[in-house]
Amino acid sequence: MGPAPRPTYSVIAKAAGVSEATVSRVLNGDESVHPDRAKRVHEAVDNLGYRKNRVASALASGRSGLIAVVIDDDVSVFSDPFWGTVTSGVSRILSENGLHTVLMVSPVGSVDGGVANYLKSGEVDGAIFFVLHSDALVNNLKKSGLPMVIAGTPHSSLDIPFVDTDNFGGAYAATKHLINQSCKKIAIITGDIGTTAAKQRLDGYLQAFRETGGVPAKGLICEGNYSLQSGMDHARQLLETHPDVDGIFACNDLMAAGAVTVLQDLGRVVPDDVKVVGFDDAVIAQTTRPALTTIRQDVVALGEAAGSLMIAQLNGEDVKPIITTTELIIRASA
Amino acid sequence: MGPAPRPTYSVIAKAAGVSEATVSRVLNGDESVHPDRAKRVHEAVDNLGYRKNRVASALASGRSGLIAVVIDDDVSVFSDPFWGTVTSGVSRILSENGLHTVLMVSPVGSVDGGVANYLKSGEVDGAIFFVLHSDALVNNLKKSGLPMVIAGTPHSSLDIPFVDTDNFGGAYAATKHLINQSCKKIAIITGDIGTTAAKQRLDGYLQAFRETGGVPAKGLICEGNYSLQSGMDHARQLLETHPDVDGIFACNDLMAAGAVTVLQDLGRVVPDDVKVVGFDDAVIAQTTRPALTTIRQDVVALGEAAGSLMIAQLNGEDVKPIITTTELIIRASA
DNA sequence: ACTACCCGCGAAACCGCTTTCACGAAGTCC
DNA sequence: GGACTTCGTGAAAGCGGTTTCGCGGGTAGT
Repeated sequence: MGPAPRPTYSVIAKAAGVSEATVSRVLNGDESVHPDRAKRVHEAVDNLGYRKNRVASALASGRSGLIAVVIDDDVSVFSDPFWGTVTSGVSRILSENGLHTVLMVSPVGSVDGGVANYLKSGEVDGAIFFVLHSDALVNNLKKSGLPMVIAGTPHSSLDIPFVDTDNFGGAYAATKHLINQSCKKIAIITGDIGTTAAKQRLDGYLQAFRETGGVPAKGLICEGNYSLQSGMDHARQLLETHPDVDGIFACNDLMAAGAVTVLQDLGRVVPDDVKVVGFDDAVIAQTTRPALTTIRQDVVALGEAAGSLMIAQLNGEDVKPIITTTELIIRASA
Repeated sequence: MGPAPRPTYSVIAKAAGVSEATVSRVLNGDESVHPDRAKRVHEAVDNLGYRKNRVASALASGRSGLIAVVIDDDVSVFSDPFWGTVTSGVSRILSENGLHTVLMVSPVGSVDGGVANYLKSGEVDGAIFFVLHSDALVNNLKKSGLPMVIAGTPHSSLDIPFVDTDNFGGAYAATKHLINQSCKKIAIITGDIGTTAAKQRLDGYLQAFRETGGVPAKGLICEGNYSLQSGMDHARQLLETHPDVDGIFACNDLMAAGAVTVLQDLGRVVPDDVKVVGFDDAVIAQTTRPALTTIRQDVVALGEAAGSLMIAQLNGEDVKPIITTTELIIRASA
C-alpha cells in the first residue's frame, strides 16, 4: 500500500550483469560504454521502471538540477500577470533542459534572510532574480560563485548577465508616436522610479522629447508607481495643472487605463482631446475603451531569455545581456 | 575565488567537542541533548557560519522539504493573475514552515510525462495540483503514496484533500443580486464547462433561478470559456436571440468586461438597460466603465489554504476540504 | 617480439547528513 | 544492595548515486 520500493543501481546492475559504475555511466550519457552493455542497462531500466533518485544524484555530483527564481515580494507584485507569465517562460526553458524551477516569493531586502540562506545552502545550481529596488542580495551572493541571471536591469553595474525589455526604446517609440500624432503637450506618468525599468522608460520619453528641440515642462513628468490608482490620481492632477495636455504616456497599461477613465469622467474625449499610450500590452489594454495604444513587450520571451542565459552559463559559455525588443501596437487611444 | 568550502558536521563536531550524531540531534531540535552541549554546538555553528546541506539531509532522511506546485499549462492559463496570486500564497505558507515550492508549469495530460516522472522520483515531499480538465495524473499518483492537495474541486470523488472557492455560493449570490434588482431575463455566460469551477457556478445560477419558480430559457445559458472574446461573442449573440435580456452573469470579470463593451457598442446602457455581474474581482472589474459588480474570491487565502492543508497532511493530521468564502462586491454595473 | 598506450570497465571511496544500536552512568524499586 | 530502567551519547551503518583509480587486454610503434 505504501510507496512501492524503488529499484536502485544495485538492482539494475545485477539485472544487466554490469557494475553500478557502468550503470551510472550509461545513465549519464558517457559514450565510452560498449553499446551492447549500454543496451542491456537500458533494457533493465525499462523493465524495472527504474527512475533515478535525484537527491542522491545531487549529493554525489554536487549538482541539484534546481534553479531558483526569486521574486521580490516587497510590493506584492506577484498579482501582476507579468510575473506569472515570465516565470512560466523560465520554467518551460529550464525543464526542457532537465532543470527544475524553485519559486521563491519573498522580500529580498536582507542579505541574510531565508532566501539568502537557502541560496547559499547549495541546494540550487543557480538563481534567477527579478530585481526591483536593490541589488544588495545579488551583489552579496556573487562572492559565493553561484551562477546568477538578473531579469531586469541591475542598478549598479554588476558583471552578472541580465535580460531586460528594451524599456528605453519602447518608451521612445511611444512618445514619438504621440509626437507624430501632433500632440503638443505630452505628459508622462512614470512607474515606480526606484526601479530601473521606470527610469529607462523615463529616459526614452525624455530622449524623444529632446529631439523635438524642447524640454518637457516640469509638471508634465508625474511620478507614478504602476498602480491603477496612481494612474488615476496623476491624470486628475495633470488636468488641473495643465488643462491643455493633449498626450499622456503612461508607463504601464494599468496606469493608462486609470488615466483614461479619469479623463473621460472629467469630460475629455480620448483620443480626440487627449491621446494616451500605455506600456506592456496587457489584457487590460484591449478591454479599456477606447482600446489602448501601447508598447508590447514579449514577456514570455523575456522569461525564456532568462532561462537560456542561465543554461548557457551553467555550460560555461560566455553570456551577454539580452535585450528583448518591443513593438508599438496602435489601437484607438492614440 | 570559487565557492568557499563549507564546513560539515565533522568540523562542527570537532569544534564543539561532541560527536556528529549529537550535532545532528541539536540541529534537528532533539530535546534529549544536554543544554550545555547543545549550546556548544550552536556556538560552533555560529562561529563557523555553518549551513546545513539540505541535499545530504534529504538523502539521509528521505525528506526533501520540497513541495511541487503543478499548474496545467494546457491552456496557457498562467498569464491569468489568478495563478500568480494563488501560487504566491502557497509559497508563503510553505516557506513559513521550512518548505520550498517547486513550480511546474506543464501540460499534465499524460500520466507519464516529465511532471509525473519528477513527482515519482521522490524528490518532493508532496504536490499541490491545480486541476482543470482531468484528474488522471492525480489519480495515478495516488497509488504512489505521495501527499497531495488539489486546488479546485476534482472531477471525480478522489479522497484527496482539496481547497476551492465557494463557486456555487458565489454564483448563487450573483444571480440572486440580479433577481433582487428586478431583472426578469437573466442570462449566464459560463466559463470553460470542462472545469468543475464553471459547472459549480452554473449550478449556483440555476439554483437561484429555480427558487424564483422558473426555469431559465435555454438560450440564456451561454457556454463561454473565460476569455474576453467569448464574453463579447456571447453578449452579441444574446442580444440577437433575446433582445429583452436585462441581466447577465458572466462567470469571470474578463467576460463581463467583454460583455459590457459589446452591450455599449450596441446601444445598451449598463446598468439601466442590462445589468452585469462578474466573478473574481480582478483589477479589470475596477477599470471597466461602469465598474463591475462582481463576486470577490480571496485568491491568496485559497493558496494559503492549499499550503496549510499540505502541511497538516505532512504532519499526519486529518485533513478536510477547505472551501473559501466569496463576497458580493456591488459597484456600478448591477 | 617487447615496451608503450589507450580503452572499457569494476572496485571502492566518497558526498554530508540521519538514525539505529549499544554502552556506561545514573536513577528507581523492593 | 542487586536487578532493572532510563537517559545521554558516540560509533557506525546506511541513503543512492558519482567518480577516481587501476587493471587487463588489445593496438601501435620500433
